[in-house]
Amino acid sequence: MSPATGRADRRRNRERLIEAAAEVFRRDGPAAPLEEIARRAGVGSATLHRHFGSRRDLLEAVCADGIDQLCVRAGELAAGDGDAAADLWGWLDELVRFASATRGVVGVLLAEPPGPELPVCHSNRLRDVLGPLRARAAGSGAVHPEATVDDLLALVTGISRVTEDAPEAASRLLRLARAGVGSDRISHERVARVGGA
Amino acid sequence: MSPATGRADRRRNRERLIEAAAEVFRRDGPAAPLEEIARRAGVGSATLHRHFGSRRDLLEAVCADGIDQLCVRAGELAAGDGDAAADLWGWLDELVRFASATRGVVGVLLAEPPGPELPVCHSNRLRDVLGPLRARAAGSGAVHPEATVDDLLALVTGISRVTEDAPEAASRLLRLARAGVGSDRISHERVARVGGA
DNA sequence: GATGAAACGGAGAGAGTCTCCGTTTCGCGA
DNA sequence: TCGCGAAACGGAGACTCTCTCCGTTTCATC
Repeated sequence: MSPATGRADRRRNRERLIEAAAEVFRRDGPAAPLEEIARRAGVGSATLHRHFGSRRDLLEAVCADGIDQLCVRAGELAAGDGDAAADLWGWLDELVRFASATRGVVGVLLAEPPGPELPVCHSNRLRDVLGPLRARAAGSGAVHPEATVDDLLALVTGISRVTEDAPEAASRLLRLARAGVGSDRISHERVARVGGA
Repeated sequence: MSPATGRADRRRNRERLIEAAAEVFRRDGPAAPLEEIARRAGVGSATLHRHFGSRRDLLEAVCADGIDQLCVRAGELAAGDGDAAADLWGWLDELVRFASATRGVVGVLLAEPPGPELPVCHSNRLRDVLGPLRARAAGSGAVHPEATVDDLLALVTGISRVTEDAPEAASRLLRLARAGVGSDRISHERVARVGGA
């Protein structure tokens, strides 16, 4: 990451690339050709590769703002004194909707192994802010005792990946998983049927 | 699909290609180069493409045996008079373990949209055999009333995709989703911690 | 405005997918 | 067994996409 440092043309091109990438990924998904992004940004392909060493780097940059907001929100919730269960599940719902709404872009980031060479990647940041939220909710019995932070992230990741472009469906699956797919308890306030498939 | 028809050399090459593909996909994952598969099968790349029009076709062929067995098994369970809940969840566990054990090969098949041009693809076959299993289990309250067949398949697909090569972890996530990640009921017989991460 | 460093961009190498078309192999009937 | 037409094959190459090299341009500073 090199947000606001270096020469003016470098900063400008970086912004243009991220903007173009957001549009193209939104239209064609996370596997869209990088050349197309460079063209739309009005720069050469070498410049794109100089700024973003891999497709993943570019995907992370495109998602950065959304992830930042989610992390800030998690921090606020964890520091507040609201309903711990509502805080946790509300935040997970925001996360799963965000991930689903980006045509799989966030799903790619969450699903691909971060690897030791990416110490500050988004997966790890989300993992860090989710910890306190889960811990608070666990105290009030709103989380299965066996469900770790990694379990929660894995479920959210899986749900995001099968509901690309359908945030309502993602939200619904999350509520089902929360209530228990094998449960016979009808809890309509938790799992109301929604529009998406 | 063209299983046992046509000329002898065609059948032989088809078998060799599926065998080679199984090895290569297992070693390098579902994105492995197709040329490598053709080389290992001892045929030209044109022959590979003549037999399998797309990567997906080849993936489906590689998985066909496993899926066949799962479908047969589902049919037996649905026709039997065993414990409906155990039948459903045991079968889903088999499915999720199978999908996870194939280095994401089955996950790709399940996750990519089948599309109307693939009427008899594996996703649809699994969907068909899962229906009766779910219906039977629903009668005994072993399925959340709001959880449709598509919900179950979506969860299984998502779980498979985030646990490639880790069947134990996949199995564990399925049990968590079954019991309810947001549940505070400790049900160790359902969700026992297992080795995989 | 001169200068050195930083950044740029086009051309092309490399990898992979898929197709064209001349050649080989198969199966069948004589 | 042989001959023949259809079916299948395989290598060469076109096409696409990623990524790098290196000569050129732009920026910031003096």
